[in-house]
Amino acid sequence: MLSDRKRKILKAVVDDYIESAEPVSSKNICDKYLTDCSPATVRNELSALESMGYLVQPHVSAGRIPSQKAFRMYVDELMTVKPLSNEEIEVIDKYFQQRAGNVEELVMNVAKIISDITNYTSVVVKNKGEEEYIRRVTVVELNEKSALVVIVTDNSVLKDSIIDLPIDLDENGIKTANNWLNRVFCGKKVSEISNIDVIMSDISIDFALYRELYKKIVEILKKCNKGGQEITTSGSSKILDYPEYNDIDKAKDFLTKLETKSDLMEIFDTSKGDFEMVIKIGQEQNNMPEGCSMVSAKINVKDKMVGSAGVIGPIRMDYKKIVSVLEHIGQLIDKMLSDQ
Amino acid sequence: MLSDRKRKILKAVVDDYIESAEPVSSKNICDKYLTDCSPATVRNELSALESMGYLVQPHVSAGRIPSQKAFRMYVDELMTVKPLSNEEIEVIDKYFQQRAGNVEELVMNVAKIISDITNYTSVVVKNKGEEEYIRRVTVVELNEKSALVVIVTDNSVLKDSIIDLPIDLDENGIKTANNWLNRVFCGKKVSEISNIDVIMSDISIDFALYRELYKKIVEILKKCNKGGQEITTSGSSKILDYPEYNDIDKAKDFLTKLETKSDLMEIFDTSKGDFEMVIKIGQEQNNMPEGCSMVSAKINVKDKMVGSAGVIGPIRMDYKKIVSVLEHIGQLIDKMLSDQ
DNA sequence: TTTAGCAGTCGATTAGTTTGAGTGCTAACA
DNA sequence: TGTTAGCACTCAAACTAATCGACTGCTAAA
Repeated sequence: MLSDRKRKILKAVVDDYIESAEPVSSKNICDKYLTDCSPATVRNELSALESMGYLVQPHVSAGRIPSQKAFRMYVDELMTVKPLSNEEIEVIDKYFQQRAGNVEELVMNVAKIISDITNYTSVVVKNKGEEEYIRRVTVVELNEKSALVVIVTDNSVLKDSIIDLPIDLDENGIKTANNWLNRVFCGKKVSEISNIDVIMSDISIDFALYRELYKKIVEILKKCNKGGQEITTSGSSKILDYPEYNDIDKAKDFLTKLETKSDLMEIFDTSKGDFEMVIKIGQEQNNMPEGCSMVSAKINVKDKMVGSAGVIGPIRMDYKKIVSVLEHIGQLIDKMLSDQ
Repeated sequence: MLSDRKRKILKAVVDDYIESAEPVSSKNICDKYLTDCSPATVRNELSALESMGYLVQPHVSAGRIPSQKAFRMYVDELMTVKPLSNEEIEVIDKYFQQRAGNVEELVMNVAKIISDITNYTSVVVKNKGEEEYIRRVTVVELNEKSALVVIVTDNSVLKDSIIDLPIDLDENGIKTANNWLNRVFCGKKVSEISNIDVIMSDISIDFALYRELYKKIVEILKKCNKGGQEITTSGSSKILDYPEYNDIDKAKDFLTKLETKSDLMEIFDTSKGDFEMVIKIGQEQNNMPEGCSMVSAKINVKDKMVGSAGVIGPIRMDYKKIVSVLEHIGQLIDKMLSDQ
């Protein structure tokens, strides 16, 4: 357990480093954070903190920078969450007042506002909700050969799954098929439709015609079951505002990972554990871009998780601000969508 | 009019500069491109080309780099399009064989493959097609208060327009409304539905109930008429592979413009003029990121333009390769979607 | 336990030097 | 008249040396 003064000093180092991106010196700490003791004293403490693994020194005549372990300690125990300014709250609220009619736009707006307010790259994940109930299945004929399947669930709409039509279905056939499909699918959970055969046995001989159609819809639902998330980023160029990413190779690494959906999904997969706020620091997370951390908050609507929203940026990012931004936005979304 | 030799030399300078990103020297040209005359001769020609505004010299003891004017001349008259290698064709074809079921995925795939093959940032624009015929209008109830409108046209599907339902419509009402809406809208062009009153007068008193619904659908169609394009990018970090963008400020400028939909739309607006391939070089285009050019090809399906696909990158990009990549991909898309 | 004082380290900055790639010009040559 | 060899000149880039100063660790006294 760290002494009280060590904790104060460690917090000072992290706070200062987050702000300045420069190694923090003993004098600096005395001037700005601990005016009641001398630099020499602080140096002794710093030296101790270093040997405990909380600090590192780039070279002997430089100040200290916090290690990954220090940031972990900082977010877990030391930092004091910074409430949003009235101005910031106003800006955010304004964004949400121009309520967007469709979900995609809402997701984009949320991503944009988070990135604008925090000045980090934001990442919003929208669950496709395998735990949702199917409300309606509609097959819309596009031409003789193909059709569009629209599946409506409680919270979302899956469209744009184009399927080939069995040849022997004319317009009337589709109408009947639609009726039948709705009887079969409606009220079931998306996740329930995992095994074709279970329900397949329910199908009476009369409807053998639709067997083909049925199979295809199940496939779509399965697909949605697997890759059940959509991921959106905003403000990816924000990373270049931070001096540690003025190195082209690091910037490239960051941007490339951001574009690789699979990497990004892995980083923002917060399914393990059920915390409202997840913070992953540096190499704690596999495939994290070099020198980065992420913060992600669950988005709940009526107590059901519909996705998550967060940011990714340099390890020394402003956690205390980000946390309150994400909390506030989470609440707003819940309020907004619960009302509907 | 430039002499034959001047044209050869200018082409050599541009080709070499595209490859090396370095100022091109007289000796270099003689060695690699014009073995039948001496550096001194080439120097005289270079000097002439410089005073004609085709070349610039960063400083007196450096070689020449092509001006914007030179690149314009190059793409218009000098370059020889480079056919794709068998290998490249194979890679592209493979991508297209795993035919994606839905349009969004197709667009993403096209963007990805263009970026991968050319190694520049790709931009794909998908028209929302106001000249398309409406095939079907379906209102799908989401809950008591709101509904989803799905409008199917020849080439695309507009979904995710969520509207508030007039309170007095129950499930049966929606069924009837759907029938009626289809009678009213089907077969009409999207662009036709610009003036509510025109068709409004057709509505018999009996259907006054649907007036509200009708208005909302017209609004959606109008909205689609205006902001009638969707834009997707891929490989935005590719720009960092080019030495001229190792400068953080230039990289930031590029990435920021790429994220600003309005800027990007302006750059990739190829509606003026009806060329199959549009090339905009540097400051020819307002709001172009510093030192950039774009190449964009129309995407036609059954002789109808459905969008465009292109790249944006450094002025010295490999136009001769890009042109053939885009042509090939355009043909593939046409073939693929025409078959359906 | 704290602190003043001091020697020592090492990155960053600046100034000065060298190198060499490339030009323009001139004069001779085809 | 067009081409070319030769030479003087320029200037960015690369390298070197010297200086500066922000820190620290250590020691010894308070």
